[in-house]
Amino acid sequence: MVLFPQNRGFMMTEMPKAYDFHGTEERLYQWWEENGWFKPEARPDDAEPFVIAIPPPNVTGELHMGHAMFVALEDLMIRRARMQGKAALWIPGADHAGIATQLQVERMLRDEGTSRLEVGRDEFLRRTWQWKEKYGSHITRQLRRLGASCDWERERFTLDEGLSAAVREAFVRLHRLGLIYQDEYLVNWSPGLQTAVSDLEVEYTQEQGKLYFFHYPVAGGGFLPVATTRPETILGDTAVAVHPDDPRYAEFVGRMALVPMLNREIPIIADEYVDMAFGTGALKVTPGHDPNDFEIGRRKGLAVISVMNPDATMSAAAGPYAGLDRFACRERLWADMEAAGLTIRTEPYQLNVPRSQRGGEIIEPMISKQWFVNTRPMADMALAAVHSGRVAIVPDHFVKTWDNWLVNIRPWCISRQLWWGHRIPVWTCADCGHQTVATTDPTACESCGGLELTQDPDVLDTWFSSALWPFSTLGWPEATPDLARFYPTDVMETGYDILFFWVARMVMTAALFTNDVPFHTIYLHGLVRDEHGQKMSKTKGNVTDPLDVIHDYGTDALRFTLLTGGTPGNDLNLSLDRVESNRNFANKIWNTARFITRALATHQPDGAADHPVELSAADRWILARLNETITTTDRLMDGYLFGEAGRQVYDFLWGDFADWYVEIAKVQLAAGGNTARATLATLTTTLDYALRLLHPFIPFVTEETWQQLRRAALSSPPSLREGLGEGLASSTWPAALIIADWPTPLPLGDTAPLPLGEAGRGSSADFRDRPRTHPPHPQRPRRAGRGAGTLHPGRHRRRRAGRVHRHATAAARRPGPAGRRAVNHRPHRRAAGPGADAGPRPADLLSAAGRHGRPGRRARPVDQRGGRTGQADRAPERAVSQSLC
RNA sequence: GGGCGCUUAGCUCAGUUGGUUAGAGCGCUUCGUUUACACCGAAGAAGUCGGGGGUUCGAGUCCCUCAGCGCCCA
Repeated sequence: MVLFPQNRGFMMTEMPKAYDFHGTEERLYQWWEENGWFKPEARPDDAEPFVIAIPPPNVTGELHMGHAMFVALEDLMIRRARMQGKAALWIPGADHAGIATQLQVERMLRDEGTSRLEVGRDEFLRRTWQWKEKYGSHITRQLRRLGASCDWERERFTLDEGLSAAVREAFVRLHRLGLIYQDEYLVNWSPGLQTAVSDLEVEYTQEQGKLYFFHYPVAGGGFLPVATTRPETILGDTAVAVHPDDPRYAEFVGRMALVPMLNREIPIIADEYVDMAFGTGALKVTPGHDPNDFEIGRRKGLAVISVMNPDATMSAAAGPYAGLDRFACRERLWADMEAAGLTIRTEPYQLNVPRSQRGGEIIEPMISKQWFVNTRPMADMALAAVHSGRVAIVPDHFVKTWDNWLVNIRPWCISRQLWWGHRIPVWTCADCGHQTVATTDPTACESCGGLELTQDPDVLDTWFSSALWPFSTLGWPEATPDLARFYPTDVMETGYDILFFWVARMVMTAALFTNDVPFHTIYLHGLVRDEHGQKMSKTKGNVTDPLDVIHDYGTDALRFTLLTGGTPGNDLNLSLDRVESNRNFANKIWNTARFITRALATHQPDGAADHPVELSAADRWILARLNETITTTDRLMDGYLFGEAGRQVYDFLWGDFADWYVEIAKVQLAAGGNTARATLATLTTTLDYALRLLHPFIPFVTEETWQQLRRAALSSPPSLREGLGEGLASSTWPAALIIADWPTPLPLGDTAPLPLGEAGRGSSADFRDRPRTHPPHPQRPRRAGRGAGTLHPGRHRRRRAGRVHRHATAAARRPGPAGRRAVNHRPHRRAAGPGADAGPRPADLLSAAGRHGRPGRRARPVDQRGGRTGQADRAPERAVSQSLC
């Protein structure tokens, strides 16, 4: 085991005044990793596993806020599980990102004055691997910077040998099941990339265009008025359709029309799809270039003519227009039709233009032969997985989205005309044409034994390999020990934007291949936007680089902001002000520890170790609040309400502990003896536990601070240490917070062993089992009617009282009947302070400690609060009844 | 066309089985620092919880409806 690095001279003497995250974060990360704490093997072999497979970032990727968000959330879950004693495994890895990576390398080749086609497939792949080796670790280094406690020895890449084997196995099995087939189909074609892309990879934008009205010549004379947004596709028309109920055109049905400029004869048909109110009510049908027309074509058995080449220039089928760009063709054809007297008019029209998600070029619906997966059977299994409750979606309103998509799912086009990816394991025999589909490269045709085999040139959609991620990373299809122990995984945490791309497909493939669900919970986070809700984009220039934020404010500050700044499933507007205030929170934690470690080092309590120690009202109050915070936080986290959980601990640590208890502790420490002993124990325990609660949120500052606290506690005088060790404080101090136990409430009840010896018995029972319906405390004036004669209209009073509500709300969420009863009796965070639950008012506590009225900065707040508790210092006539009850 | 989400203080957002007089951070006003922290503390101003209707002893929270903004699918 590596010792905690002693690279700072001040360490044993004093903590610096401000927390300095620079350097600390990297040092701690390295220390954790070197000790093997990121591995599930850090826990016993029989420990319950907790597993998350990372959403694999693109290997070409640059870190963005989406990564920071998923790391914050997943690391939080992993770290908490680890502290709960589970064998926490977070499997890291990256995705080969077919299109994105290929584009990068193509660009590089272009800069070198060559091209993909020029260097050839093998050389291109060699260069791409080279590129991957050089830049591929970039993104994972950045994930480390975010504090991700992944088991890096289990890192995976979608093109690795093992995962490639998984991909082939999956393909072959799907093929055997008859779920993979090849078809001539209208696909989304990317002319620039020269590949098909899936439906999901197309985005639609509203753009200004024109609606063209023209006369469609009818054989034997006459015209049918038709409107279109894409005149160039006229050349590929194979029918003109009208609605069967449309009296205007009834006479034309069954006759033939003549394609303008080509004079090809096509039928005039009737189809319900036609919208009589749109345009002229007559529709040109181009099955080769329009999805709806394609459907009509299938129904009516129409010919399919493709008038474009793969690069979106016009093909030979376009006759005289062959070779023209599609948009140039549009102009030329329209001009020619105008000259021929076929045009009627054009009018402005808003188009819904399909554009590539990657690169933004206009996608062309084109006929081509592609591989498809029939997803229907798997989709039904995925629907069942959620509806049976085997997979839960958080937040649950996404179940509707899930259903909507899976019920209406379409065949998945999985072939891509790229080189970077898993090549489709299909070999065609030159002799008999049989397709051999195999997991290992065949040497001969399985049908005729022919030796001349050609592998399909295409590769698989990157999402095909990602869909297997939760089990392929654990070794599937091999029956590895990891697969046996860690599969199914527990939680899939990712952005809702890839629910269909990825999450649904994982559930589908898992059902089919592993006969199981890949995870029991899907947690979806929202998008990170800029502080005014704008989507971050390079073109807008409003991108906040996580690394810049980390440099300025620290990883903890960024993580805490992402975790507490929003709610599950909702987009989060990232404000740097908020990051800054969370940086300040880290500093507050640091300084609280600074105070405590100094107190531990300087106070030499004279009480003997075996002398009974009595907890003061303030001690008991903060410990009761600590217990409450532990319980609430735990429950919220179990319910995936991480933001609210983080805010609760933040409020406790800053608002209750630092602002209130620490001030009182100063007085109690000054009293010396056993009072000081109890105070030191309370201070140490409370901070210890709060740091444990906060570690999953802000791992670095908590570990660094906890090490300081640990060191101070272990080197404190024996008389003190005994109290710390056997009483309230952690009975043991493990080497690091990252592997410390997750806190459970302290036994403060009268049946449990009392903290710090015997003396507290009895009194501490007040804290856990105190009747929640007790009458108003006599010393706390009940809130009286407002108004009457007050000089202070009382806005602040309501504010203060409002804080009670906060706690009340939290308390009310507790299960069981006590929760509801507790509502009216929560300790009041600031206005009430310790007095609310522990009896005496803060002023009394101070008074008891012999410091009442002492001038000075520290006495004041408490003193004022004591006064404020009875507002009455200003309005004596109402001093009797303000109460929290 | 179908579905989903959002609308709470000047700004960014919490508020989960309905429950005292709705909160936080930032910003703003006033005051304060030898004794953990100015990356601090105290006090304060600031909200008809998008509009309307309903259920209820009680609604920011549940139901209906309207409006605006955003997203997904077609």
